[in-house]
Amino acid sequence: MPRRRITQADVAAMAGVSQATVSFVLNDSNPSGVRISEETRQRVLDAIRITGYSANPAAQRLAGGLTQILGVFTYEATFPQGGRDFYGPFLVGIEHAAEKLGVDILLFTSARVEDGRRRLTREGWQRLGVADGCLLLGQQEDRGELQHLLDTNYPFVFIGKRGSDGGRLPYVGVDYATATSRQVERLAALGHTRIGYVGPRGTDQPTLDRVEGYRLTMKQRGLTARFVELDDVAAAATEIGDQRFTAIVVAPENSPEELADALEHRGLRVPVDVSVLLLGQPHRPRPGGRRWSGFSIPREEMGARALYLLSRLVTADAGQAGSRAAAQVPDDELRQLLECVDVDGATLAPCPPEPTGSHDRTEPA
Amino acid sequence: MPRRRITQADVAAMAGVSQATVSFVLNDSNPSGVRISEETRQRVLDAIRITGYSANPAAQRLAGGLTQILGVFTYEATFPQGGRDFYGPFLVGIEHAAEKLGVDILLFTSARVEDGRRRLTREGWQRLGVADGCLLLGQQEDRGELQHLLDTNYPFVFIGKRGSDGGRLPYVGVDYATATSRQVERLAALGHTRIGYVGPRGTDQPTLDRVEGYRLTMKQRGLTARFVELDDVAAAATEIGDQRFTAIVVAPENSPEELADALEHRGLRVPVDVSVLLLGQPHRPRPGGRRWSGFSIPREEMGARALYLLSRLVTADAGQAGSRAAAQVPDDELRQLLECVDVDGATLAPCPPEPTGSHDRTEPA
DNA sequence: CGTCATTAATAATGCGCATCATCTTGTTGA
DNA sequence: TCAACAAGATGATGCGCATTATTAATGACG
Repeated sequence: MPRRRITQADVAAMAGVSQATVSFVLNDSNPSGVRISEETRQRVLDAIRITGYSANPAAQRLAGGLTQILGVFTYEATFPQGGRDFYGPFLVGIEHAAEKLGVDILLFTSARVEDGRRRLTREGWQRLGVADGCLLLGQQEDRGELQHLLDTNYPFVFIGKRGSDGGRLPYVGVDYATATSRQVERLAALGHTRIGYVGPRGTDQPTLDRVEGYRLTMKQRGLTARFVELDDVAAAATEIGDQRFTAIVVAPENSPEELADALEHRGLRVPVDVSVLLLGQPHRPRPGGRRWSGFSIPREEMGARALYLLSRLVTADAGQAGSRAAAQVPDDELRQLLECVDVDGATLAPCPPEPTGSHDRTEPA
Repeated sequence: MPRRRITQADVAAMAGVSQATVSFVLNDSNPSGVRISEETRQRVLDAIRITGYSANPAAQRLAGGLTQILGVFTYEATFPQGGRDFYGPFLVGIEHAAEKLGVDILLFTSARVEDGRRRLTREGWQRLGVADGCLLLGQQEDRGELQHLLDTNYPFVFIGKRGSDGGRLPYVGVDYATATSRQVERLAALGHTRIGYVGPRGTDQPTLDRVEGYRLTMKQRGLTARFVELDDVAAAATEIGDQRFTAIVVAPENSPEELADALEHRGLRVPVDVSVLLLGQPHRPRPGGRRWSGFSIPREEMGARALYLLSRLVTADAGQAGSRAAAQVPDDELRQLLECVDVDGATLAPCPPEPTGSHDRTEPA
């Protein structure tokens, strides 16, 4: 026989007070001038300790309280090919933070994937309600859904910089622009001048920032920015050869291993002939693959920071209900940009000496 | 202003019926002789479709219903060193299954880690309540907590075989014994006779099964089973050399890379001098490390199967409340043992010819 | 024509908690 | 002596839903 769980009423009975009193002690505050004497307060606390009482989250939530559950919603299918390479590190950080905060994590896996991305349907939206707030991962968020979140004043935090959307969304992102800029500097310091950018064109924030960082630094250095699309690896390798790049910076979305293979296949050794700096880690590292130079994204820290931020928003919201939670938190905390760290791998080498004619040098400043 | 969420009452109003009727239609059943005409049924369904109603999980749960949330509880700290290598694959499988089932996953990260393992304190236990059921990962489960789960008839499924605990616990595990046995056969087929077992002694199920598989097969082959403790890598390497093993089967808990390094350092080349078969994948693969031969554990499938099983238990439980859920599900489904798949890596080679004296051959049958 | 099943739906209740409106009991000031 | 007031605590209410008890309507049958 499943013995009934302990409720506030039980605690109240033991302490010789009313259920309401127990509730007040627990949320130790006086929402409307209610006060509890230190004596009864202790009595209640003792009763709680003895009975081992712990609140029922469902009931708490239903009554408008907080559940200490924070949600994680991922746009895009979380595991495209069964490799948890991309979202995994974020989750690691998230869970660490969750443990520190003493909250549980709710993964919204119930939302079916349509057209390769998850949707926040009305159905799904309602389910967010169990959680006090929600982390949003992925690029392909939907305007409508977003608006709904804002309208209902539901606490949320994006993982990944959000620039275009009015610039007022809470997020924890990384500074792709600066990091990319640094890679160009690293190459330039080793004598490279013909530095190409290889990667998919896109309007997502990471791509925009990487491109901007690349373009800007190349310009500052008086070098010509050149871009190579990265949909067909073989074609890209050919173009890299044709352009006589001695170095490339590569967006890690499409497997850089394949690109390197294609380059080697074409007679271009990495890094002897062509240095390759990765603008982030490979999404799906090949076992026994190369140790890439470039920079790495502090994904764990992003996850952790995002959760801390979300937690702050939730409590700020609860503290001063009615007004936007965001209003309670200072701007520099609401939108955080973390630094990437450079990685010394095995794919960076000094610029090779020019083969014959020197007319293929890049133009000077 | 946060517009109120749509409730059953709203739907009821639109359909011109009572809230109760809506509830009945949704749980389309008649718990106590209640019946709804097809006509009103349709009217309610239409209203639901129009309003986009979706149940509030918290309220559902409070009222004794199901939330479509399944929990995951991990004993042991989930991420000992920041590498999600061990639990990650399980979660991948779990999430895939969750997506298929249309349920959300609740990670119980709120339970603090004490003595290197998570505890299901009363506090934590109460929080399980939000989920309809729970997956349990890890070896170090606590008898008391387990008993509590059984007492309260809470649906749960272990990931990993459970033998000692009465043998009546629902689990999804892998057949370590058979898989280990196969590895010995592989080595024997290549002429190895001096085959050692290297790994920590322990009473956990995986170790027991591995040892049993090894011991049994060695005996069948007429070979002598020899065990090497694996706490100090250097010492283990020395002993492996002293014992003149030409092959070892190694439990993957402690980094096999270090062991291989120690062997090489001692002049024993892998696999030329010593073949190494891993009884599972390395928990923390070194980037650019070896491709280990041995077998691999279908962790994703384990996760997925476990969640499917849990889902079955939950629904079986709801269907016939009062009696144990387990009673509703046939035994072969309640306790599943999956097969490991052999891995062809680079650490398996034929038995090397004997150096000089032949008296170090293992004794025959 | 009245009684009793049968069907179809509703009212009422409680899950466990947070919160507001009230109530009781001292204490103070005039 | 009595109003005025504060401190300390309680009763009542509702969150949204599942479920039981109950009512209303309809037909069957003697």
